[in-house]
Amino acid sequence: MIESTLVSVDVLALRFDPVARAVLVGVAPRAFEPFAGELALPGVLLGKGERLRDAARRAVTGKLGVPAEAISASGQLSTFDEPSRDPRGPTLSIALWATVDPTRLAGDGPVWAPVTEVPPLAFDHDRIVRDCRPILADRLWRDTGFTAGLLGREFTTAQALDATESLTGDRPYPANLGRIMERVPGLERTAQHAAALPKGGRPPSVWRWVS
Amino acid sequence: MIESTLVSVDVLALRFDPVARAVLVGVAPRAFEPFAGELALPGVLLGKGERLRDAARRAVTGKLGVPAEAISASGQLSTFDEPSRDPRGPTLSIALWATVDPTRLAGDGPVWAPVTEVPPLAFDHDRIVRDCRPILADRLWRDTGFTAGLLGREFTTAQALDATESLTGDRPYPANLGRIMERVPGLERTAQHAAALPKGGRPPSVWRWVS
DNA sequence: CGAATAGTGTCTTTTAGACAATATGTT
DNA sequence: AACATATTGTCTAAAAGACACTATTCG
Repeated sequence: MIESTLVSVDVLALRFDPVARAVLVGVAPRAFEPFAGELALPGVLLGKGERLRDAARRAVTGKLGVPAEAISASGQLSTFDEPSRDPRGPTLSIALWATVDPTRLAGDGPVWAPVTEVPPLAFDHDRIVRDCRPILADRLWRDTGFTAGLLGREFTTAQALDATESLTGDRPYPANLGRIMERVPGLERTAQHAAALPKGGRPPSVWRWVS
Repeated sequence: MIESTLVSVDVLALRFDPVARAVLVGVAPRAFEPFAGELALPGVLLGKGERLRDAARRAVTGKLGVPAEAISASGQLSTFDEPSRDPRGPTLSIALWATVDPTRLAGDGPVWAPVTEVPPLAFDHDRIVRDCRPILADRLWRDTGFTAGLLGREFTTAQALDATESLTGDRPYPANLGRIMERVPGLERTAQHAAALPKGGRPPSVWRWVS
């Protein structure tokens, strides 16, 4: 009988912050060795018979202190199988994304770092973030579950531009992103406008998910 | 301490057959319970510290009887985590693709079924094939490792058309596929022509990977 | 008004899609 | 010649990319 590999589920908990105008990823200092005190993605060992999304939820609530109701969606990314990625021994890491609704966050939360400038992390988590960002960029505007989870039920054109820039690395032209959004099923441009920024400027229009 | 889930690696071993003019997937009858005698994708339990590609190779050589030298490339597809997918208990299945070079096959091989009409398989393997086909279709002409592995060092326009039709479900116009292939890095159209079919017709031109 | 931000109209380029017409083999 | 297959040229439509110009709000 072959001895089985341990499986951990590591999560990119993502949240769009309208103030920072960026997509943030939740990280937390590790409580135990190895890498105690160092920042890491939230991760748990997959329990026997546990679904990946349930493990992801457990990681986000347990390791980041994010309430379960704040998790709006989740999905698979990729699997990392380098045998030396964990000094305790070979462990498979299945990476998932989870989107977090910032309006439902509790008091003391995790560290939220812009996905573009994540601090050095424990294990191979830097590599996981680096490898997964293009996958996330590809999902935006094409996977409605992910997009709606990240941006919420209502958002402005300006926020859409910021989120896209965070994930893809460059800022689309507003007219072009508008055309892309018009084609997203279930998304529609409303007649409303959001409040203008304190510095002034034309107030952005609001998009909303229907159904 | 949490009891860990077992991890199996199940492989879509793919091969392009110029005679059948289709992409074939290798399946073999199971030797043991459960589902003894029924056809299934080749799969093995992932050993501790084993890399996914190594497990995939082990599955293809061990379960399909394909020699290791015949495996030209491999890669990840997706993970299936339904707890009831294996009657023996919860098992995670990580699906990988592997391409097989038909010129290096040994004598008694597995059952090769067109990917478009796979017979009923054991476990949730029907679902794995069904869910992974669009992922494979998306990789063709965009992942050169996969494409070159599937079609070999040299192939004709007609074969390219057939392989694309097998994976995507509809046949591209030759002129349009030609333009796509012109843009694939490392692929170039040669001045050569293959032999014509017994039934006649203009002989197709040959494409080759450079470098 | 001027600075700051958002939105619109339009032009260009690229890519995808569709066919008709032509070329080159076998029987 | 009749048939079968492959290739090319070209036309159209859709998508992506890039800007200049206009609109709205705050100080």
